[in-house]
Amino acid sequence: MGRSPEFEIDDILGKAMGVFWANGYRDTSMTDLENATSLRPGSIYHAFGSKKGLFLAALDHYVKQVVDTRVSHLLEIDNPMEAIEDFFRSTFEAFNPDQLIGCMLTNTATEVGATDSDIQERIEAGLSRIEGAFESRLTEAQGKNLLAADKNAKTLALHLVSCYQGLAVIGRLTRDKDRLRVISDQALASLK
Amino acid sequence: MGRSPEFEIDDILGKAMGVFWANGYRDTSMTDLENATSLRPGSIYHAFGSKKGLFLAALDHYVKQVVDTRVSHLLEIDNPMEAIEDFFRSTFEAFNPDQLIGCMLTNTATEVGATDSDIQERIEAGLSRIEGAFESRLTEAQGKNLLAADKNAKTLALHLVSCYQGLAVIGRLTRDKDRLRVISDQALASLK
DNA sequence: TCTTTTCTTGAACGTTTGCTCAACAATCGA
DNA sequence: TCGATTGTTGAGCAAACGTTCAAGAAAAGA
Repeated sequence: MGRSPEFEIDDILGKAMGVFWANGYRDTSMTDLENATSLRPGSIYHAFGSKKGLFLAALDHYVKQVVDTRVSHLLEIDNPMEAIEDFFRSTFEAFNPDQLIGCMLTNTATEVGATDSDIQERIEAGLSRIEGAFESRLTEAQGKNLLAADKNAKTLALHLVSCYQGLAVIGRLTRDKDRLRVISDQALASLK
Repeated sequence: MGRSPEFEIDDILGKAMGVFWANGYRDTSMTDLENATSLRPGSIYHAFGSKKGLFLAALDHYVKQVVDTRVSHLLEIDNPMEAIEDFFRSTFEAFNPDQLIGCMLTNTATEVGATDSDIQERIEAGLSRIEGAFESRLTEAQGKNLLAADKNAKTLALHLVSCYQGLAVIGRLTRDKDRLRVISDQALASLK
């Protein structure tokens, strides 16, 4: 009972995510968030409790909307090695030269680091989603003789996640897609 | 003529660097800097003009003291492939589990990105110092038949810088040295 | 010694920060 | 229709922010 909210929560989270992604947690003010969501402070605090509460919800939204979508593709494509290739290709192609925002997990990891466990948990959960998907596809690839049997799938999966983080850092810095392509290609080449 | 400063500038820069490195640019307040340096605001502004001026000087100090030291080692060790191995080994070994601060270039790159050209320039300059050193050692390694001649030194150098960035991101998140060692080892393995 | 220049001090400035809350509006069950 | 409940509003709070500046202290040249 009572009055019902006037906003769609996913719409708000999408908008908040956009600002946090581009500016980082600390450099995003409540005023920025009010403008982006068209909500008054009272509504935001009523719905999310605090700036950090909204950030956590936006981070969850990122994992659900961005990371999980990418991971789904990674798991859906038939050929496991092609799936991994597609993951890196589509990642670096998604980088928009007009808005260098990189990856929200990467940005948050380096900004907040291990100083906030609520945030840290979410980043590690997001990254291990990716790592787990890499590992299962690499193991599958070995079964199909698409990857040398003497390689260690667990080890390579972590390596690929790290390569992805590297790509995200450089992707926040440069508009030069050629350099991003080289990085992406070399990450894949290291599986050979 | 006139009164001479009461502080050693390198001492101040080292202290300011420490706070900026651990907390990032935005999350370091002037009060933090005053406490770390034991300087009063007037002295800081007299010497550096602004918080950003001090940050730029601290960033330059980081490149000079931390990056250049590492690059020197990278260029000094006789065997070029061993030099690269040493770079990664000593990097991940330098990560302190009690203070996860990663790499200041990486942290600043993801925090500020391309939104401030003064800062961006310095990050790119620092990273290309590393990249250039990698490339010259890789080329040298090819001349000595320590690296396959069909590899592209320029390409691999960029790949290694990206791997280093990935290591720095994970190194800001986790205390688990085994995982960092895997990442470091795999970066090296991708040269084989 | 005295003037000039430079550096230090610390109180205080105007903004912006994240956040609160009393008043009002809308929707529900009875 | 009418309380009960929940959502929205926007003025305004205390604290923290980066920064300034008049006053005083120290060193250098004359």
